[in-house]
Amino acid sequence: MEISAKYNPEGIEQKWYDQWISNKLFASTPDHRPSYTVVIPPPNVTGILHMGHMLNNSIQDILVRRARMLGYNACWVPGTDHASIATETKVVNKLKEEGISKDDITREEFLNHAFDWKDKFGGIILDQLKKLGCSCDWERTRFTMEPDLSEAVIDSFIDLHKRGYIYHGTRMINWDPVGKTALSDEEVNHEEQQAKLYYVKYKLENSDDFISIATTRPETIMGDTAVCVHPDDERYQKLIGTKCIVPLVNRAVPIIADDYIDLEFGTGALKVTPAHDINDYELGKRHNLATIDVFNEDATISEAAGVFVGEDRFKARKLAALELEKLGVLIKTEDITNKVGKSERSKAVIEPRLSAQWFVDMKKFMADYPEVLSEVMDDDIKFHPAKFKNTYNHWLTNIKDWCISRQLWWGHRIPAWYSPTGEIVIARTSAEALELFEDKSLQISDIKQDEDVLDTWFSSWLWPISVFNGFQESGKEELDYYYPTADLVTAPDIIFFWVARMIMAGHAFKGEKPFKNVYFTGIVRDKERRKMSKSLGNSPDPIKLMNHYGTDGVRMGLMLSAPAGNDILFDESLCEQGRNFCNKLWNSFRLIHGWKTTPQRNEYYKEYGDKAHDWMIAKISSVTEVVNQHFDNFRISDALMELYKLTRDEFSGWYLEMIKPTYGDPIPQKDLDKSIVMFDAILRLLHPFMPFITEELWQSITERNGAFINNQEWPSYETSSTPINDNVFQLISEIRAKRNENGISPKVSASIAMNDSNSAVYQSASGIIEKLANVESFDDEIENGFKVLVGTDEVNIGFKDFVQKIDVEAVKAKIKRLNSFLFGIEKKLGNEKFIANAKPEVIQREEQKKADTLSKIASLEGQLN
RNA sequence: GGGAGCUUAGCUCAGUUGGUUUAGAGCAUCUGCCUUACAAGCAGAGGGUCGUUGGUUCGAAUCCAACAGUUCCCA
Repeated sequence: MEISAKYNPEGIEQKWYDQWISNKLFASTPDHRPSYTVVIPPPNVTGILHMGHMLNNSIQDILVRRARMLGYNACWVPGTDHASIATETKVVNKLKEEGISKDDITREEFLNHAFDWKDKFGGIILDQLKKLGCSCDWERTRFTMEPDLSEAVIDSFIDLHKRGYIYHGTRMINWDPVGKTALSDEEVNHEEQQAKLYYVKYKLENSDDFISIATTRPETIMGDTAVCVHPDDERYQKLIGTKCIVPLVNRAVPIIADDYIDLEFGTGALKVTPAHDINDYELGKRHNLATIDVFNEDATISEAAGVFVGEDRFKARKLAALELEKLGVLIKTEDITNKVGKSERSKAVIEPRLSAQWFVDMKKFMADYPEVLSEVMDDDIKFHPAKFKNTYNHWLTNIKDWCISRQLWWGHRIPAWYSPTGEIVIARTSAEALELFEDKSLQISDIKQDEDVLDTWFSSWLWPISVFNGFQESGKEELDYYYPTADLVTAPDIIFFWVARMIMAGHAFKGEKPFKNVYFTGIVRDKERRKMSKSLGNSPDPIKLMNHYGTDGVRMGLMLSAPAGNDILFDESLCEQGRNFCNKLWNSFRLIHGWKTTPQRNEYYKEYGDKAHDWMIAKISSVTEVVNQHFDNFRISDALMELYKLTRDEFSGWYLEMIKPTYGDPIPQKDLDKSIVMFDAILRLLHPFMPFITEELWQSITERNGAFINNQEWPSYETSSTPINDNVFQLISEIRAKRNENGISPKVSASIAMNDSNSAVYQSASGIIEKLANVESFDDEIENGFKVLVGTDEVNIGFKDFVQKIDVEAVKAKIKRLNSFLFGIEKKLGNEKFIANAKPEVIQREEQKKADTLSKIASLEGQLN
């Protein structure tokens, strides 16, 4: 059958994926083999595939497929995350479009809508991962809100509470006034913005004098309960202990002193609003100040403020400034840049807010589980690249308590129950709760469950355990086999959200680390280093890319540009390079496949066939070794580049040319068989990177009877010397170069001559040189030939009717350069301290360099005479 | 404001303990080829005083210091 000259992935990808699945190639159950486990970073259940997922999951697939070939029982567990706040936001917006407000429906109604949404969009991303070729064990697909995993979340909450790590308390938290929920510190991003600094006069009590303060937030003036200065500030010494009048509300507040104050900023006097700033809150606690909350939960001005009630906070800021000006107490405004915290999800400006929430006591936790830090610092869990150890260390040593309650409905509802008197108990069910209350007269109808749900990450931190049902008795056996997992592949922006917390959960619930390696991928940007975003329109649609370039081409394009930890600058031309490479591979098969065979080996194959095969084996061997090392260091793009060069340059460029029969002639069966062995090894090495084309070609070589390439062995390597000297290839290149430089057609055959002393190396491969460089004879002497240096060997190349015109100036320039190089070596060798201090092999190397240089110079000088 | 990292060819990056590197790769560029597997290809070529300055050393892209530029994290 005729094979197309171009690789056409259409049809091929789906065909093999279906077969892999129907043959349960990716299914794993515990057995005698060592396990190799990867848990997928669960994408948002309603998310769709973007370039970050493409990168991340391609890497995981490469690792998993290779592990399978290395003989591990590879298990890649897929699944999705309910993504509490992200999904709830989407559902709220969708309902809004339908004219339904979340405030008007019940929790149950809302959850029905949310589950409808999840059923409609949930799992799209998993199908997209199949298109990418991901070799997940799909029968193990989990979802963080399914019953078993929910039970694990609730149990772990109860457990941690029992052990004193979870507490309920009123603290200053990050409040998202749009999502109307608390957020953890990690969900807040600080962004620089232009702002105004307002200088405002506060009248002193019983005096006509003023004290001036500077603030960026005049709308919170109504909540001021003090003015604070530095105790050493000479300007304000006399005022400490007196009172001043807060404008707009005319409240007398004390002037206090605290060395928290920055003498340089503004006027050196600070208005203190304990309800609306974390530092002011701390000041308030130290100085026993009142707390006046002037905001509602949507950050409109509250009744407590007394003025501007009901106005939005940003409008209130303008109104307050106007009013202050009208009162004549606004001295001036100044443009400054400051940083404001914004919600990662809703982008709303965060308000610090005093509120009752659930927290994990991280200080206590870290005191009890110091290995969470030390294990990473000691490389028990290895971070790739290692620079993230610093980030990790810094975060953990300054860790704050983790606010885990969210004022949302989509998520795991907190198992806390309240009695009418405010007693709180923690229990799975209302019935269990009832037994725990001290007041035994309470009825089920008297108690109420906490309305809030848990932070999404409070479920995903259990992922490496919970996907195996590790919290249930039924999962113990699997957990023992698959846990700890091998490698985690994830983006660096969730190092705190997820990576650190999985390590915590691993220790808290399993007493062991969750994984051995963490590979942090880069962030995918466009070629101008801009982040990919919807609004910029610079994010390609992965599905379209795969359709256009073939999945293997896209995977390869991504991997060629993805060194660990560096951002990857994605450019579609990389996919083109990937596609072209697929084509190269395709055509090398086409070549081999097209050969007719003969049982007889002619003179050429007798003499050179085995040399070529052994040379190729040695190349594959040494590249395999290097590739393995790259994998050990998670240098996946380097591994791919090695294989790219092996395939294109060594295999296609040199080896196939060496063993290719003359046009129309058959190839000896033995040599064809050998070439297929080589091709097979290359396909296996490439398979993790480009699963589809390698399967297609591997299956095309011969009938496989239901076997698949991913179940074949990863090539092993042995060090062997190559039977063909590198100088042979260099000589061939020199002959081609001379043709190129002088416009001599490849069809004009050449003859070569060289010194007897070095000719053996070339003589032993003379047939190969003749074949690849169109050389017709090895002569003793050639007149008017082109003299070239191969290493230090002088070779004379002759082409019929072509005479080398020696470029005297160029040769002289070369000699000059070599002489100055020689001068440097001689200087070094003449230096007594160098001879005394350098290692003998270093000195020997210099001696060798000197000898080589001298012989090169002699040869060039010979050309001038 | 605190911390970490980075700076090597036009671009993206390698360069492990200082000496086989008179600095490498891929892409891009240039030249010549539709040669019989592949023009989605082949054969060649050019291109960097390793951010700057100073120091340590027989020897520095590599170690140290300062400076400049840049990125990220935290507050």
